Amino acid sequence: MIRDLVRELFEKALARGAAEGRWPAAPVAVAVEPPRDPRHGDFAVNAAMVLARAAGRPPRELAAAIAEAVRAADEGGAVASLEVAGPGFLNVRLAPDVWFRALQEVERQGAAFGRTTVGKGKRVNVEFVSANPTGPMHVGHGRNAVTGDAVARLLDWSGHAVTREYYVNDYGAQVQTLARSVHLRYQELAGRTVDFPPQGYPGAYVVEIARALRAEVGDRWLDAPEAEWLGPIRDRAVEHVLGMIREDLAAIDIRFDLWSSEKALYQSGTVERFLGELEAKGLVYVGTLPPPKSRKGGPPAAPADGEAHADGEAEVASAEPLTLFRSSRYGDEVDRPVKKADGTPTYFCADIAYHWQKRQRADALVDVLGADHGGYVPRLGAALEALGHARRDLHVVLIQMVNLTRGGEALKMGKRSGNVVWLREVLDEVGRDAARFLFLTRRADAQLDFDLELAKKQTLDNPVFYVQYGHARLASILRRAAEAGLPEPRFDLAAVRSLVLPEEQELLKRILAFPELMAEAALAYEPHRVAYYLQQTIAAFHSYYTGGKRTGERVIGADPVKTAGRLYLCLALKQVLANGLAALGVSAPDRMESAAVADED
RNA sequence: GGCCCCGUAGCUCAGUAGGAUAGAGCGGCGGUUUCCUAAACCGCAGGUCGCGUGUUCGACUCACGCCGGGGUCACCA
Repeated sequence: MIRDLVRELFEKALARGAAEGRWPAAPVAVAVEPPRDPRHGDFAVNAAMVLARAAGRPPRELAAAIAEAVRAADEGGAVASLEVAGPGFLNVRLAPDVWFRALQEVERQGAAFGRTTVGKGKRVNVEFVSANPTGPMHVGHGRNAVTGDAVARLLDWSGHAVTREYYVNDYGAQVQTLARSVHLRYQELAGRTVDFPPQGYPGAYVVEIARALRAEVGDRWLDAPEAEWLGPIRDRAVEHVLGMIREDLAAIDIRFDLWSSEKALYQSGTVERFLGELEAKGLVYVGTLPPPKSRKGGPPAAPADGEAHADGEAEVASAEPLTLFRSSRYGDEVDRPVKKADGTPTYFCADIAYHWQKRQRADALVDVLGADHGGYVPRLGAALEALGHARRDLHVVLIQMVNLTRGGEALKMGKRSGNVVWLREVLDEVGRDAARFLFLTRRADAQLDFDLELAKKQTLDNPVFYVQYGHARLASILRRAAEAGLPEPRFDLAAVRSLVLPEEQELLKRILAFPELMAEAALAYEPHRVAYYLQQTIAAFHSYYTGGKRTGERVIGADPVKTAGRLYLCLALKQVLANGLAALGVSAPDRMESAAVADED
């Protein structure tokens, strides 16, 4: 990376000066950044401003001294100019050939251009989706899935060893509710009239499962006691729903390396062993929870909602003693129960056992969670810390809500009510590429407005088409050149030296900044940066291209050297777009055909 | 009420480990096509970066306090 070259040069000069006592050692890493204003050079370095205080010298004076040291350290002659500017910036301009030569990397690395080793082979586990197996994926799961997948891809690009994991909550109350829902539909299929409770799962897929069940076991479980059928029906239902979820994931092109089962954690005795571990470490005790805090707000109970709890127990604070985990010692508000009053482990208990176990398999953990789980994060961190790990070994990406709209009109979608919008419906309507890209056009922790009409549009207001069109246009230019019998573009120093127009300079610097961008996006777990980069980069090309029509500076022109240089620029740019899109899981078409929406799978 | 996220142009949002004169898209207005994809581009208009203190060479960025929007405060997962 070119920026590293500058950074290393400064570090060398600063260290040398510090050793000679000319200034103190840098307290923090100096920033090497491309300035907003290109007139300020290729990079701006804030070394003098950072050091001024400790050195007890005015920044500009110190900057001049540092500049001298940098010039002395620059044996290769990479720096063309170095000047003190503004409050004490050192503006660096590199020799043109440094940039031109670097362009060869794109050809050399091809589809790997943009990969870095900043991850140093660190094993990272990315857990995402982990939707309860009680129904197909809805739109919110879709955003989670796409974000998690993109984060995993970026971590891979930056040299991490990535595992993608789905934690299946196939144990506990919710899947039992699913099983009961199936049983009710099963009774209906036998011609009985049942009273379907509001907390049951109303989806049509539940009837499907019931139908399959009836075909398999006939009337055998119609009047059997619940204890007999609950487990088996639950297992069948979960398996069926997981099948649907896998199909949803396949439709958006996401695969997991590992599916972990909550039930298996119990069956293998991991949860029990883990509880023993907690006891041995003195991290649990038997006590009572403080009574629930009064929640202020408008009118408290919404009667229309019916019972919020599956079992409809009263809210009276039971003073029954529970087994509690000392999470408050590690920054959580209160201690959290790991065993219910009936002695069985809580979800939280199994979940920290799961994270504990995951941490054995990876150096760092990433959880992609819905924003409604934000309150859950401190206790997870507390658990990891209590178990002897660093809190920052777990990074949580919180995914905010998706507001679906159609032509600006909000689509009503309730959580548990009937009018859920399934991910599959959206994919069928707008296609995989549009869904993926649009889910990634915002920071994860900001709410996202997703407009179905916009996503379908094949016009420039649709960012995914804008970027894909740019890639197709580049492909088209290269095709045109091949048809004209021009030699296949290859790196040639003499040719790329002709890329001297300001627009060309901007483009080649953007291309060469791509690896840095990818590394930074990965380390920040922020794939939206890549989406922005792609839009801005292709906009710069469109501008160059269209401007060329006016000025006559075309890619394919009379001058063979210029033409060769520009074709190589197009090739490199096309590679960068393709690689960036690949990191987001979006296709990079060579042509934009009329019906670009993905049809079938 | 406690905690978390958000508050930047009319709208939707970027702003890269605090950096020089705050950006993009859409929408509005006005232009560009002897065409390598006009599915594109150019220009104009539009801002007390929610408000206030503080930290320092320097704050949209960090700290604290307000205001506004959302989320969350289970022996449910």
